Amino acid sequence: MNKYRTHTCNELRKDNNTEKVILSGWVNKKRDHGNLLFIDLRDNYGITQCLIDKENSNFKKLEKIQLETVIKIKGNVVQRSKESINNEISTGEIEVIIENFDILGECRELPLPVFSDQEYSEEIRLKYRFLDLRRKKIHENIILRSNVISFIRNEMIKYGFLEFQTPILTSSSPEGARDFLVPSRLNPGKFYALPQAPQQFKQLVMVSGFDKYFQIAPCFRDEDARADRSPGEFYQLDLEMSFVEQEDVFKVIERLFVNIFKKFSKKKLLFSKFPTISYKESMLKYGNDKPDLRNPLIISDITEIFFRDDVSFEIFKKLVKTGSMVRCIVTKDTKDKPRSFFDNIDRWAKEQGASGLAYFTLEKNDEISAKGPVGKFFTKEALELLMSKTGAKIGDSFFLACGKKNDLEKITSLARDKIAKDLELIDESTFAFCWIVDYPMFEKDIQSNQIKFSHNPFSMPQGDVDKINFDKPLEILAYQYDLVCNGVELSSGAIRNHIPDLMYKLFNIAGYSKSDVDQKFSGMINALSYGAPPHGGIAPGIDRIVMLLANEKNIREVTMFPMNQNAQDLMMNAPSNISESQLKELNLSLKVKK
RNA sequence: GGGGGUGUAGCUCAGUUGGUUAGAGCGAUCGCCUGUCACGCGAUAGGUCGAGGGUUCGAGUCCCUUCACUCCCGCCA
Repeated sequence: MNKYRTHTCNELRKDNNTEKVILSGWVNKKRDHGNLLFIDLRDNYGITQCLIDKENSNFKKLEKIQLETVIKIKGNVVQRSKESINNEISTGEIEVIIENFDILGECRELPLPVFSDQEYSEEIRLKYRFLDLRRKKIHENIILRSNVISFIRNEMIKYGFLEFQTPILTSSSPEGARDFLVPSRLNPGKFYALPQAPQQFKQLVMVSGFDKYFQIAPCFRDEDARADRSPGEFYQLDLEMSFVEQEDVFKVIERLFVNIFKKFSKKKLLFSKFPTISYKESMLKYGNDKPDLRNPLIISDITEIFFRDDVSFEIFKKLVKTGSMVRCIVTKDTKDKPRSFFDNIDRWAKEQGASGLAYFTLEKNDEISAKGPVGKFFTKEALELLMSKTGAKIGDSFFLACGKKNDLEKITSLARDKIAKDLELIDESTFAFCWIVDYPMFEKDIQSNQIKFSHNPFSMPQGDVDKINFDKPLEILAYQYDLVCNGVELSSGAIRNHIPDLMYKLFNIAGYSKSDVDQKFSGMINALSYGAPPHGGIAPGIDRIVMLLANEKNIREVTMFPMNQNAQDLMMNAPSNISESQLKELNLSLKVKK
């Protein structure tokens, strides 16, 4: 026992009746009845109702105390009468009658109320983050985050992984996102980069013979923010294993994630063995590589229908002849939906920059026909073919989009979400995990028309290494995988390429010469030529895991001290100007654009 | 770099077609109230309507410029 408290604000029960206690905490709420004053005292653990009446000489002083002042009270625990028990709080069966009190920390007038369910502007919340963090919801989110991280750490150690730290000041690498740079005082004109991920280090750890590594690793990428992407820094569970195949990594992650999500969420897991979907299949059926499998809608390619003579939908037919494709989404049993339902979706698609979504509904009077603005363009035979291709039945509706592959994927992907939302098809009480596999090693940059790595340049290409056809680089698949949950990309990983010769060949395709590779990736390429084990790994994003568990849409709700969208810390005033002497020491001069 | 949204009291917001002195709830200050748990009641203070310019007899409201925050696109191996 110390001088501040005998109990926390969430400890006292009716068994403590008549005990003398000391409590310390924040004044959460006052209810002043003039001759009787209730004070809800709050700490990290909970709330205890304290009261004082005018007979006590401290009454006047306590009556005037500001909310959020930190006080210490000395008093007696009493059991509440039956009528005055508060079932909302776990100390609700008792209250503490205050004998005397001390102010431990004064509080000025608050810029934002702490005890309130109202929402506040991000600006004020971030500036006064220490007040914001006292509020129930976000306080619990941050505690959840802490619990999730220590659970992960324990699990990983249980699975035989070793935790290591890797450097924060490292070298800039040409691939990937923009780097955060740090000037070197001892090496004038040279810069460190903050790691975008400990990618090369973790591979070096494997080459060093440590077998299984993990780290809760900070990662730094100087890219623009999104709701689910902090500017600057985020955390990954970085892990790597030697002598493994893709399936071995999956096993570790599935075990870990099933355990995490069962422990920290009441929602059901749709799969405990996560389904694997190839990149190609995912792009067709879902229009993206992070499908929300809670959504039952599937996209089908029906381009070939538009080559038939008995289909007279001329706008689409003309586009198809010039290389466009047609894809559709079928909704089950929507024949009775009002016209406005369909028109809303069509209008919405136009707002997304598409040319709209054509639609019709299958019906059958004497024979099968299509009802809707474009229904008349399809004969009975064409409709029957569509039904067999898509599994559609009488009463179902078709939404059709036509366009070039990329645009088509984009709009059908968005439409799949939009239609499912409108029809309330998504079960919010489940988590649906899946693996996306078989990523292409390379892709063509649309603007420059050059071949570049589509994912991670250190990934191992699939197939027999001797038989890889380097003349058709776009056909090379990689042992590269993403973990996806409810449409959120949680993680990327790969079996790594540990063969230097193969590395040179692949980098050559992406436009890097041997000497480029030797220079830019010197540490790693060098290490790989001194006996490197086959290895692979993955790096799930901690922030996004906690977002899913806390049911939050914004990453700042699970981040203690986040920056705003312009990468500024409004509480600490970062970034800030530095002195002339600091610049001089670093051999830097500034040319700020006006 | 581009597009959308927002900006009115310390906080959350309302403010009609452009029309007299810009409102409410919470908070603050003062007063009343002994069983509340979002306690209740009464009063008072608090405003460069984000900033600048314009149209108009008259602008919180319309137009232009600009700033801040936010969401999205680009970007994120």
